[in-house]
Amino acid sequence: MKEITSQQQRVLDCIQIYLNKTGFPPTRADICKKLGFKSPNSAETHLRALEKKGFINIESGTSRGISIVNNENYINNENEYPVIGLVAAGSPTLAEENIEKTINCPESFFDSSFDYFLKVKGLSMKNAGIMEDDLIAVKKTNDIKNGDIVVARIADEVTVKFFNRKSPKIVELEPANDDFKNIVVNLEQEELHIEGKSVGLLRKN
Amino acid sequence: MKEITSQQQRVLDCIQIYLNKTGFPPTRADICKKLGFKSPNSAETHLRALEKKGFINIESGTSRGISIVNNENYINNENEYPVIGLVAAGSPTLAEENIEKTINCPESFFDSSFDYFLKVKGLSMKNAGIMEDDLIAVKKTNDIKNGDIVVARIADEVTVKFFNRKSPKIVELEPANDDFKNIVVNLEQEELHIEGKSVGLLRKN
DNA sequence: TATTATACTGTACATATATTCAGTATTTTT
DNA sequence: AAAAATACTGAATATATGTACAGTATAATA
Repeated sequence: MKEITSQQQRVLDCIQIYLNKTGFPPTRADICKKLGFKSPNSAETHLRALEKKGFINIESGTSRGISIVNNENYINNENEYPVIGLVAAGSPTLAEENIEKTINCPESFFDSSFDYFLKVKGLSMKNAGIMEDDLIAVKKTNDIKNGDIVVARIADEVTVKFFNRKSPKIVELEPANDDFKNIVVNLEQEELHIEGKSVGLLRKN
Repeated sequence: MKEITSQQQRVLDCIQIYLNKTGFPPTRADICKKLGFKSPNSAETHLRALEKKGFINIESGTSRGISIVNNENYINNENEYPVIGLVAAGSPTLAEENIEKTINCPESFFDSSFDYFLKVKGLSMKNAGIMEDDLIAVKKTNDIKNGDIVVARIADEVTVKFFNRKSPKIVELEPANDDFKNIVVNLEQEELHIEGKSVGLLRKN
């Protein structure tokens, strides 16, 4: 697989978007219209280049005979959710270096949409049925209620705990394990970042 | 959504199969070739009927402008797994009356293939992180090792427990909760049915 | 320096394709 | 009993579409 140029990537994206929207591939003219080309041959040459590099297949003589080749370099499946390892320090960002792998999963898999899987370290939520290496489906949101299981960050420390607002200024992060103590956060003294809340759990064993 | 006729179903299937194979929808002529029609109008009229009944969309004047409408009556996704409620009595059969609903899930979702989801009742496996209403992915198999979490049945009673073979004749089914006692099964006196083993867990919250 | 790849415009044309019209026949619905 | 839906064949046609050819220009490669 050779390298793709930026224009070729635009064409490839255009095909994927067209497919998602209509259910069938675009014609040369459709691509030109979307990308502003004035000659169908512009699309044609890009398609030839993409085929040569292995990104697409073209069925000769066939209208709309374009199919995107499945490969890791170009994920055309929208339902790949990243698995982020809960590193002791730092925010669980979706930066590439934090993504252990991705998991294919239907959008509506849990009752709510979610953004990523977080791999749990430690047993602080044991009594809530959350074990080491479990994958928590995390939804990025600030819509948190008392009793929700949240992914919270204080400074560089990320933890999974029950959320409990005691007063406008005091939040308690409660573990589900007698061996751990509540984390009392005074919002006037410390910054509490809610990275999201758990909407589901996945375990492989 | 009106009822589909058998011929219309054949045409609909043909479109889906063509899509899976090529990545783009068939022409009228393609459908005729696959289904043995001699006139493109045969395909055309079926397509019109399918559109009228809401099974497909046709983009007028557009080559291969057919898209299959997503609906419950025609599930074109093969990866629907049944969710079986753990009824106190009886084997967790895949009979329709036991299926609460189905969950769409990639085949290779867990490390091993599986056959159905079992909805857990009770807290006997609490310390193993299995809570009430959790869904256990169950693989039907007799390949059980000590320590595996199994779906076991004694007479009409179905439980989820750790499997532990003490001797050729004695099997212990061990809960993960101090409030419950081990179930000791003497295979000479009682029949133990292993319905399958857990290969994963799914929780929605 | 010559060659190849990239990135276009513009024209032209054979053919791939949707779609209509004219029939025939059977079954289902009103 | 009439009307509508189903299920086709067969022919005709306008147009949608792939694709080749002729250019121009710039950047990358050998």
